[in-house]
Amino acid sequence: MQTRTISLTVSRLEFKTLCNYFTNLEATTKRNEMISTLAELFQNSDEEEIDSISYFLVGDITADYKEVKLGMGEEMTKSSISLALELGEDDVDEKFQELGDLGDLAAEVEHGPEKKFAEFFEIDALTVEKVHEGLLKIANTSGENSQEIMKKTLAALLSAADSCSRRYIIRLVLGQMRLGVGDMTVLDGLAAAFLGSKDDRPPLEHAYNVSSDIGYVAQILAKSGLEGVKRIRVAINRPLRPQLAQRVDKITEVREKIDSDTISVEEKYDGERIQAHKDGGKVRLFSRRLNEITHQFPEIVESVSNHVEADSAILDGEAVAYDFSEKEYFPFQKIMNRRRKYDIEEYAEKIPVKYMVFDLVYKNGSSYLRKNYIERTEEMHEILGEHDYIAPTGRILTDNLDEIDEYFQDCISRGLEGVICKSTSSNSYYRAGAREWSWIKWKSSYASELSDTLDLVIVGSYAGKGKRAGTYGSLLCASYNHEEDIYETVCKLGTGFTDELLAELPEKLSDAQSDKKPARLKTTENVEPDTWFTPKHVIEVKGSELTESPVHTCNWDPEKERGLGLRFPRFIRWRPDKSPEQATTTSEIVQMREG
DNA sequence: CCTGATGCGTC
DNA sequence: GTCGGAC
DNA sequence: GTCCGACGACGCATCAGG
Repeated sequence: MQTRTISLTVSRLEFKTLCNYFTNLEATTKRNEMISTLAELFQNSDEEEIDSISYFLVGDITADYKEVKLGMGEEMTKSSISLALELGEDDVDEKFQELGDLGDLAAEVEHGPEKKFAEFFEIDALTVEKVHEGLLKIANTSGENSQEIMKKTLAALLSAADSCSRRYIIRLVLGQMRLGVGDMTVLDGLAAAFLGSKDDRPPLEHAYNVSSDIGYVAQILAKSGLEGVKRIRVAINRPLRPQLAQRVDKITEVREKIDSDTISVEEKYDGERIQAHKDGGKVRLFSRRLNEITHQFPEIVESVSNHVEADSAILDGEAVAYDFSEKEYFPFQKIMNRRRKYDIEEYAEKIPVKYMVFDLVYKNGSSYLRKNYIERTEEMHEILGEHDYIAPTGRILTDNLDEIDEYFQDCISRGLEGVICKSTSSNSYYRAGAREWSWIKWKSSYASELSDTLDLVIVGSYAGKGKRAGTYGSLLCASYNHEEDIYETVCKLGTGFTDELLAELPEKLSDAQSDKKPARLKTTENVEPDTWFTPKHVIEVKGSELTESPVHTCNWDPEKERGLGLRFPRFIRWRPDKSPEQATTTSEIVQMREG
């Protein structure tokens, strides 16, 4: 065994000091103000802890793609707070409903800690690094008794913290800082701190998009300056942030938004985004959020390995569950069965997957990011033929809007989700991490005539969190089963409301509020809103699709223990003209689903 | 050994 | 994933 | 137009506790 003296970098920024910056950031909605606060923070940060600080700002403790999971959510956190601050579980629940933020709750409680929980995590001074270490310890705890150890480790951190620090420790555990600061704002702040102005963000953004690690970019910038950052390049086995698509509500907008005459119209599959890295004979797969999912799709690994004619390559595409005997796509829920750790081979046979490739980002040592769409996809077609489990994404190239629509209709009739329209202009580069108008999605569910619009009865509500504190976060919605004269849940609904509507909701619904669950409402055990409402108020709700549900009771099948649920529900408008019996009926919903 | 609660990640 | 608000 | 943070359904893994 080798011992060596490590020169300990004494970077001992008090966590409390960092929390002052958090507080200032949270106090404003002006991005420019945030950026100057961030710039000041970064200028005062030691280069050894600027990475942790960057992660903290966006509510993480490491890069997204590193397999570090806290394993503590709301429930465990509540329990830890209760333990550390000696507050009854019921008090915590009640306060949480009121405040909508467990961090605020932990900050509010007055408590001089009796217990220190030092046997779980010893703290002499609560520095930034100490908090980081504690959070990593929680993430690394597993196995028997792990929940107790995690709770007590967090309790140790809380016991060593002042009120304000408790707020942000809790928010870090939950991964929600609610500062109004996201990754792009952090990059602006870094640019302002080290390069003079937020306008100098582009090279940082590029490094981030290619490395997917904001802490790394921050640290390289602090240590080696812009030169160091510019050396960060696309690399095999390091996932890059996938390019995303904008959406459009009318197909005619595609023509206005896309900057090239010729538009590539690609099939859009309802599957899972996968970035494949081929490194000689080795293949690794990464998900949309850059988690490694290589082991989940052996057939894709094999296909990329055998049918991609390149020594090294990075491909972008969508894995879609495919029924080879019927020659049709399986619904999205099927591919979710493939997100597993066990019985992989069995499920690979039951639910095979086709990897539909639409882009080539890297080949044989060269980045293709700065090649245009046509160049990239031509090469992609050259190295990739059509095989069982891998194929290039179907597409047409056209400058004609009618042809786009025709192709879209054709895709819908073949069971696809819609199309993605892409620019073919000379600067149609692969813009890692960007959601821009060079890629536009047009889904069937955006077209009103193809989407499911339901009039549903409000039967419950859930307390809002964060900026929804004090009002409702979501509403429990039900259909009317006219045969049995009962109401059956279809979805919770938490988006589509304006702030104004949201603010007046409690008042508007107060006349229907009830202490008990309505007698004629059927629910499963998993559905337990904070407030019940007697069926009275009707609202129009739009969704993209009706799916089989284990939690919603609409058209409940006792044998399968499944009902119907609405995917992507959003509020459209109030329907004061409708009585609850005039709401969409369960049988109408069944008909919608059948087609 | 099984089940429900909880967390996490896909869309 | 969808959506609305702030800039 | 961009960025951020509210919120949705659903499936698998893990752990606690019977």
